[in-house]
Amino acid sequence: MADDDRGSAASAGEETTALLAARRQKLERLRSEGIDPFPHDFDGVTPIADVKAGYDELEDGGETEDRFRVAGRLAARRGQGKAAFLDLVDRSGRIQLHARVDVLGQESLDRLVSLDLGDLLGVDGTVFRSRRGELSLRIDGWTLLAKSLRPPPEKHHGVQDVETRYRHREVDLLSSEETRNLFIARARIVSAVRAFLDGNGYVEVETPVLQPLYGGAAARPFTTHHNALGRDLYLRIATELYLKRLIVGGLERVYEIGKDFRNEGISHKHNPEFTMVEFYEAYADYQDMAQRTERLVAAAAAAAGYDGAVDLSPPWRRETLQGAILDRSGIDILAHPTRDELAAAMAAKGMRVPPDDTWAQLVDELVTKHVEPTLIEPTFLFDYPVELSPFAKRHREDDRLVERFEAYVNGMEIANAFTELNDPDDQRRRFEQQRADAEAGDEEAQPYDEAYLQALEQGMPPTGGVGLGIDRLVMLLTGRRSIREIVLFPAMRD
RNA sequence: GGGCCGUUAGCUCAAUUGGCAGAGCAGGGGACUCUUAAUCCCAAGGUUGAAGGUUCGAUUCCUUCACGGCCCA
Repeated sequence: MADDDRGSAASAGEETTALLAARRQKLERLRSEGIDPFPHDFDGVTPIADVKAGYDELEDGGETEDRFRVAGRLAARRGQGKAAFLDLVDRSGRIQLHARVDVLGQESLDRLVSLDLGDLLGVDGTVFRSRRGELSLRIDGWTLLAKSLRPPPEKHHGVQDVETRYRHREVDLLSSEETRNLFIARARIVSAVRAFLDGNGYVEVETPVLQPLYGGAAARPFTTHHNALGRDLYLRIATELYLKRLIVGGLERVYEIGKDFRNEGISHKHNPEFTMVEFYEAYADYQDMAQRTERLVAAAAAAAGYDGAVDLSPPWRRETLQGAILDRSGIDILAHPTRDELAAAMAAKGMRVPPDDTWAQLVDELVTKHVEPTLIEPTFLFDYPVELSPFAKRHREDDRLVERFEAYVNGMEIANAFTELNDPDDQRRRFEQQRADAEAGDEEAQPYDEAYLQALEQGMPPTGGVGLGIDRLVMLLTGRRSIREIVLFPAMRD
């Protein structure tokens, strides 16, 4: 918190509207009357939902002597002269307050009614049900807990401006129960993922975000600088290589939930920082991990109260990548194993062929354009070309392929998994190929990671691993079409 | 990167063919002891995203820019 813009006026450069000035005036009036507009605490608060839970039997107009203390934000006010109704909102719900002059006295009622919408308020009172049937609190005491110096959004419509909702998420949250519930659902999904993995004997770990070498995904990194070490470091693009070093170390089942950072475009499904869970399991292969994945997603769906149109319950559909492309586009990628052959096959089908794309990029283009949009029901695509997958183990039956799957739902990739490559010599050859790709101009090629190779030389058991995008999972389970809706503070331009 | 759309009072939205920029909510003053999108009366609130241009006159038409949304690459 900056110390230098304190004071009674709005910060320098800020427009001063009559609305802001009126709130500041009230603040000063409270202070001059000896009332602390920002007290330190308010003990003994009951969540509003808990207060309301116990009174289903209370008849309309019924009174009780049950006292509660609640606290929250003043959301609405309906004055009546010698009485007033106010609505108070906390994280659990909303409750109506009834303030009467014969209970509070004139001065206390006047002060209460002159509070601003958005002020934070603590009250004590007794439960009753209004004649119209709303469970309410008749208040006999109240305390201002924090003065709000900015007006809240329109009380019926909330914040509609998308940009404001993203840039000032706190305003979105305080005015929208739907937004609050959305991010609570997100938290429950993350908890469910964690509980699922913990329940299957996994150990949660934390590996470096700042890495001397990045790896584990085809992406460009953010670069930063460590002053004391005098060297550049990268923000991780994946947790993969460190997690597999922990498998070498004998932890056998590990996972990490955390942010990855990829220095690429922003879209409705890409934020430059995003949350990923990666989990690795010794003595498992990619088929085992496919089962883990579909069960994990089903557990998360249950935790989020998912009720979308797409059925997520296991088992999911299973196809091969080659078959899926052949089926949708009529092109057999394995029958056209060079760049020029595949480009010719695509051109023969009337497809536009980007002239600089490699064979692997053309395959990716076929998947993205022709296959991905058709994968609405949850589907695993198995068995990828080795060129696309530098960390996946070669297929046990076809050495042009690796044992890899990607999981798709709603036309969107949500997970990527391998039987992990644990042959250090094969891994070294893959790094050499990546180095050649980088020299040929591939900006997403993997840097040569000698420390990782040494770990593999130590001996890594057969292992299956999965990376699953938490943001995309949340989008799926909450029915949102944009990652910006389900990230609290999405990346925005200045 | 390209196309389309949007940006008006604190918030949610109007504004006819280019002709005085209006409502609701919130805020201010007043009335009201069961209201709940409370109601009623009064007054106030604007550099129409920014900069240029056309015009007697621009929220409106044109150009550029900024930010956002949707679609495409």
